[in-house]
Amino acid sequence: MVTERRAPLDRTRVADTALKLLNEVGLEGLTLRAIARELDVKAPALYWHFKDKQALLDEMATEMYRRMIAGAALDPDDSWRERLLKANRGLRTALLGYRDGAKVFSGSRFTGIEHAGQMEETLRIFTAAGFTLARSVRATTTAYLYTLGFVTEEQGVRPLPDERREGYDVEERARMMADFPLSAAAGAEIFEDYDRHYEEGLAVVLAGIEAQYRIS
Amino acid sequence: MVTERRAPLDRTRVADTALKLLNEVGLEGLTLRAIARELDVKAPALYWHFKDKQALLDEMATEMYRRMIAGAALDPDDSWRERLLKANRGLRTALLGYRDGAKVFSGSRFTGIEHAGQMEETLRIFTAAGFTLARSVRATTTAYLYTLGFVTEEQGVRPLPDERREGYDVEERARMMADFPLSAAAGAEIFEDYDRHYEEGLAVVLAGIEAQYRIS
DNA sequence: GAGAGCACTTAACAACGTTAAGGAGAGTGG
DNA sequence: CCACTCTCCTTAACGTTGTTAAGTGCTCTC
Repeated sequence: MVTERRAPLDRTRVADTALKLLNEVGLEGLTLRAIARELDVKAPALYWHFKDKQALLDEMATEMYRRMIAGAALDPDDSWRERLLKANRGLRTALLGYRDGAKVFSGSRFTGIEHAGQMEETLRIFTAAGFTLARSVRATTTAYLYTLGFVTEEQGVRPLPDERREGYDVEERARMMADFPLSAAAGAEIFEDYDRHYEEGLAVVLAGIEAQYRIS
Repeated sequence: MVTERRAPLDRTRVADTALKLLNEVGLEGLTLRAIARELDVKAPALYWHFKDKQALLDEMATEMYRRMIAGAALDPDDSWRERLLKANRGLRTALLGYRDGAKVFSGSRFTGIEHAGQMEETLRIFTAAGFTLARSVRATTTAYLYTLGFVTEEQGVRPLPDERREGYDVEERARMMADFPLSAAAGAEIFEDYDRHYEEGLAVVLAGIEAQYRIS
């Protein structure tokens, strides 16, 4: 008799399943027991593949990054502008693809050095365009940190693109802030139309790089 | 006989103590039992003042903001430039004053509308300088999100200004990335001298606002 | 002096991350 | 063919966490 045996797990299979589960239950519901159940395994089995939960989160962040790069297909002939826009839009889209994506991502560190390839390419484009290395790093990092900050706040209000967390009624906010007319009116500008607002902020950063470093 | 009775707690006293404890044990060590012990009280007593732990974290974030404003003394005659610089530098300094400050701050929401006063003032300055309200919000928000993103990453590496988390050896990183010379060299630019790098990024954002919205 | 309400305690719960110990199955060496 | 080892997992348990339920004493009011 041939007994059906589940193929052994590996880090990638665990991370994949955890990422799928993340979208259903969010970061706070992402327990080791729940992940293990999804894999038809008991929780301590995960410790064979990861030294602790943080190591699994690190692998998840790395996998998020891998998928982002795979879905990007960046052109080596990009101008620094195109590259900056593509890379940051791509990052935001990738993070928005997971509930609490920005939190998971920014709370973790990559497990390998796979990410260095993309980084190297981008720095090459920037330095070839005339930026010093230091300014290339400043420029890309500033945009990166803006994107990370933006999506973190965005997902605080909108866990997934088609959901909205409670307690963020723009009208009620405006009523409470009746004594502060500008702030009250600003509500719409803050809590609606994230796509457009992200683009505007990114354009500001890009314009700032251009103006500050005088590169066209 | 006069029995010495501890004065009853209130939300502010609890939040103050929790903020002090935060710097000693960090966010992950900030348990309700530890906070209660510090207040000479049992953990469930905190539920009389806060509906749950998140409500306490919200109060902590609000208190952080209160102290930031108290320590700022902003000039109503500031130019929009001065205001943007002061407000964001002040925010960064405030967040750096607490271990995991940025995480606590960005994971919480203010409990009242006290913050609207400062917001209103800043929006007044911007609109008076010729920005539309929408652009005022975009400009201040972009800078705000950059600052939040920056400090979040900064505190991931440097929990408190005079400490450094392990696993961030710049030289070892450079060795691992020997095949990626630009990325390897970028390490110093990323993980050292946060003050200067923050200022450079902030200057880029400011230059971007100026260039994009053509206001001098 | 009874009653109400405030501010807390004691006790307990389910759930969490994590560790220790052991066991089934495959592969290897004699 | 048997013993040994290594891999990958299970069962059981530990201490800790946020949180709830129930009760207790103090103070103020009628």
